[in-house]
Amino acid sequence: MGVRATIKINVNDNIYLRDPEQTQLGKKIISKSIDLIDELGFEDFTFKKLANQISSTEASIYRYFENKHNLLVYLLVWYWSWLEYQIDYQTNNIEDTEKQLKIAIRIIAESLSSHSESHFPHINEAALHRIVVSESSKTYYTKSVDDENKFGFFHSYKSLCKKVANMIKAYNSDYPYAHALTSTMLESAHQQIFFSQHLPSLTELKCTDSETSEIIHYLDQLIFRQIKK
Amino acid sequence: MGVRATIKINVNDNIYLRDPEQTQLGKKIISKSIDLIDELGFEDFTFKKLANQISSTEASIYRYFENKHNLLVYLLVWYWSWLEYQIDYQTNNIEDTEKQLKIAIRIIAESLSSHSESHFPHINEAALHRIVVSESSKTYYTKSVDDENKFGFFHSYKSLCKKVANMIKAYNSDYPYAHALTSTMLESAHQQIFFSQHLPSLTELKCTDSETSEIIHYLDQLIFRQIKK
DNA sequence: TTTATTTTAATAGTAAAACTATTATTCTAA
DNA sequence: TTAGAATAATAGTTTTACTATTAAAATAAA
Repeated sequence: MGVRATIKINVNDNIYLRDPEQTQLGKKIISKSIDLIDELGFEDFTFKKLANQISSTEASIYRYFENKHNLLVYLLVWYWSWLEYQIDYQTNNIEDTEKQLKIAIRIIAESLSSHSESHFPHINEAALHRIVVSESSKTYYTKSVDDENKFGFFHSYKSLCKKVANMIKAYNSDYPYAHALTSTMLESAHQQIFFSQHLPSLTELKCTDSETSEIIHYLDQLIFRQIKK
Repeated sequence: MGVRATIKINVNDNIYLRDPEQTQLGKKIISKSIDLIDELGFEDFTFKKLANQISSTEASIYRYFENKHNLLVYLLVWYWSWLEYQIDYQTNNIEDTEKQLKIAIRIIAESLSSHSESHFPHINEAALHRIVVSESSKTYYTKSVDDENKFGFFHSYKSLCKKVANMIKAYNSDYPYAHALTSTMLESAHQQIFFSQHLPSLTELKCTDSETSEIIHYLDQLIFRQIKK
């Protein structure tokens, strides 16, 4: 595969109290919180349980994150940034905006678990993708969303949305709802996976970690039938 | 306006321990919980605070609902049932499936607050609509979703989805994703309102309680461009 | 009308979760 | 080697979620 650069995803420092990437304990907090939120769900996940898992204490985790909500935001911000990086990387040097859009949709819909090699040793990408599917909307459906938005908690998600919306505008500058359609598609990508697995009468799609062609086809159609020239 | 029948929305009795419609205290629990969840958000809402508001006790509320999650489910089930009733009522005797679909979309997108008269004296329909926008997804993004699905917690939502999906199939029987498109549209209807008000860079739409024509137009286009014959 | 019986609600808790003030330890650099 | 800074652990408090038990009110039977 040749030379591989080290990728570092930078997360807005308003989200944490101490940068978890800078210490061993911090990395263990991130790594184990992904496993534990995936296992228990966000509601049953507590700093106490996480502390037990990493043989540390609640108070030590509180020195990194103000509360478990901000830890979840951290994980999501990291995920959206990583997604945007991949879209940048894989659409580089591709002129055709239709091809660009299809690449972006594939990256968004595909479970990271399907990748053969992990880019980050302490991140369980399959578990993180399941967290994105089941927990991501909890980051913004709160009473503090406006304050957190001011602190940049949603910058990476908005940036990702803007990138895809710009592809749509480049494809068809007459379509007036590029951002609305992108956010609809982004949310639908995860919702439909969840529905397929838990409330299957809400969707015809059959989504598994390995079988992603159907959801990709659905999202392709959702986008291109809207923006057809 | 002539004769008006009394409408009673029936909620699956697995969701509550005691039917709140049957007692004065029960009705106060429903009425005040809508106001309080709207005001505080679901995370900061507690049975203790609700008990204070209605001059009762936590333990008394626990005799009606096992926990606050089930109370939220109750409110949402009530809402989806009421929505489906309205769609039934307003599409009755209309043959044209395109017209039927447009009526359904309008009812789904429109804030109930825009109605001039309330059908249920103890239900603040404007507040309930805001709860639907901000809190509804929390009813199913849980680890217990499969168990709750077996108990029929999502029956009314699935039934609403099926009704609209059947309209889509009647309009164009060749479209293969009627349910997926309907659930995408249903979720988008509330998401886009939330984004418009809190994360406006994610959407071009401008949604307010009184101004609903733009979201209706967006959803109309989302559906009909997909299913065009 | 009085007394059982049942229904309904309040009292008074416990257990766990969320969070914090303070102390102890480890690391770094003079 | 030791002072100062950085980091983590101890030991709490407060709040939330939930429940066992008791009390009161309503209804029905005698």
